[in-house]
Amino acid sequence: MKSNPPLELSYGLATCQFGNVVIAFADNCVHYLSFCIIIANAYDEIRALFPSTKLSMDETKTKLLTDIIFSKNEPIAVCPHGTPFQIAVWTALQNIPKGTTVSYSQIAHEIGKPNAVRAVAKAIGSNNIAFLIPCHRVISKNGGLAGFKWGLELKKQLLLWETNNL
DNA sequence: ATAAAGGCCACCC
DNA sequence: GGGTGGCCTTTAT
Repeated sequence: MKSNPPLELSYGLATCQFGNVVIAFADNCVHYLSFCIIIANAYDEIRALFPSTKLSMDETKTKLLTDIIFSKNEPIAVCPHGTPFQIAVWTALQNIPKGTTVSYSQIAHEIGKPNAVRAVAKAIGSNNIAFLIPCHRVISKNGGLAGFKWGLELKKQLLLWETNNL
């Protein structure tokens, strides 16, 4: 991570229809969102990602945000942290309309680096704001789902849910 | 500094 | 179908 880390963040664990989610946020802006398989490790990644940030737990606000994101399905601001290249890729992802998918090479074109396909894939895989930065909408050009940090089954479910909740 | 590894894709059998 | 090589960035040595 190269951009300036936040001085302090609130964070918490909540449940949604896709399982447990961990969120770190400040001022209604989400800095981190992850699906959580092992509760015991829920906060390890946040700590690793923001080693010098003051973290304070706020389960109430976390539940509120989870509700906004996964139940009300309303837009919410994100503050991604990454290298300029990663930010460019993640920004491009946010322009993918809900309920549609694109290929990795389309994103590469979008950011003006048509040959950086593999680099794009890597940047997408290292996205720290799951769902809000819709890395699940990027699939393989041959029609396959390609990969997903939490398994292809969840990727499929997210896409399905989106097409049914436009 | 250098090497190796990617959530890929186009191209060849 | 399956292998292979190359694109560019990040991460590990």
